[in-house]
Amino acid sequence: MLELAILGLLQESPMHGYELRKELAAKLGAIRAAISYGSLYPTLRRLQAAGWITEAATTPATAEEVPALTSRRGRVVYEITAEGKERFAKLIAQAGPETYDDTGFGVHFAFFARTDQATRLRILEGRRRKIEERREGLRDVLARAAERLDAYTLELQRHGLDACEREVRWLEELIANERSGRAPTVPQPGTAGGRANESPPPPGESRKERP
Amino acid sequence: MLELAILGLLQESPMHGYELRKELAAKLGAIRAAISYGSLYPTLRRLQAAGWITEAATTPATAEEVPALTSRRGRVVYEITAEGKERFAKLIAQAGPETYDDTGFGVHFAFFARTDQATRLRILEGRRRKIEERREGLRDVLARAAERLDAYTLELQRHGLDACEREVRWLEELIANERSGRAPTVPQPGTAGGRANESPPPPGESRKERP
DNA sequence: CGTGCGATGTATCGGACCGATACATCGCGG
DNA sequence: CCGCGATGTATCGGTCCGATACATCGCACG
Repeated sequence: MLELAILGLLQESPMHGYELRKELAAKLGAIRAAISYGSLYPTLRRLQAAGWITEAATTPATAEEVPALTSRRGRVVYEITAEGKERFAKLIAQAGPETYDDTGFGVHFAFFARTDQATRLRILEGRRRKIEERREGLRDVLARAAERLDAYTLELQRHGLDACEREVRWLEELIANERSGRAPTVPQPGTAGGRANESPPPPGESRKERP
Repeated sequence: MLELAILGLLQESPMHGYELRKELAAKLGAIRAAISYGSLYPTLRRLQAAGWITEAATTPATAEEVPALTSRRGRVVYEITAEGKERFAKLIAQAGPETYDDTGFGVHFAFFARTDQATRLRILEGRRRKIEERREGLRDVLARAAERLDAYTLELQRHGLDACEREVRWLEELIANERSGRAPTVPQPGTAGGRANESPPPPGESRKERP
């Protein structure tokens, strides 16, 4: 998940770790707290080792002049490579079970602007299915095991059930919008102010058959 | 968190791993999926090593008769010890920062029936504060960085903001109920008399006092 | 009658991610 | 000029997950 998020963000512009964390927090603030450095830096190293991102020099060419000043360790800016973009496209298009849990869905959704419509639809429907299952589970508990549970536990289930129903409705709306070919829920018509977003993978390209 | 949940459940009745997982899923279904065995069994071992739970024999005393039949490894029933109950009481009463995140709050809330009113109030207010902060963060992003984000990301933030506002309202209700001394939100009239105030083990269950 | 299959049940392993911590630099106000 | 908060990189131990393996039990179906 982290890998996907980093690749996605670096596609917008090169960044260093600290910045990445902030942007991540802004983009995913709705679904999870800020990422920990204990995850971020090792992941960056892993991505670099895999060749999906590279370091970009901060100081211009004449950096040799002052390299030995208390071992100046400036910030390290990373940028995505061509292989990294391929990797991102692959990750964003293939949907495993983890694509539909809270965090996984949130990350995928946050990059829907870079996802083709068919995949968007598939993910939204998968998520809806998952939430419907959770909802049914909660209904079962409330209907069948209510007398075994105390009032607080029941209240917790009710609140959870409510959240499920609400999310299903939200997803229904998004799915309807996708099917009608319109932009997200945003009520304004097309021609969003300035440049909206380019959709790098327009529908109908690099189709990977499933094994 | 898992430790707290296990201790809490075993306080209701002795159980083996599989059962524990199911009860956990029923009690916490609103906030998280079923616990993984990869967490459960190591944690059980840890709790046992610490002396907070012990094994209870399944087969009655004459188990020596058939011990060597393909190394019959029956299910292992655990029960909580007196030290375990102390440990639970300590964990449930002290509130660290992790008490207010989604999972931590959910687990604490699920055991509110075993928590005294002052602690309940403290946890509810801490949770409210945390959600309010998240809400403000989302509002900031929506107000200040809206033009930097695509329509899908914005929609995600809106949905998250909505969920925050709803949860704050829910918490307000619960807090008001706590302050008024009434039982949770449950709308049923209190036929059980007015002493719902601070009786950690509510009436009608858990008859097992110390042997 | 047996046989296969889904539910029950215990267990381990590698990996993802977190929280605490450490340490260095920079800009700015007192 | 000194301290202090923001910026910035990095590691370590611990918690929890997902996949996997393996054994038993009850029962439906041929």
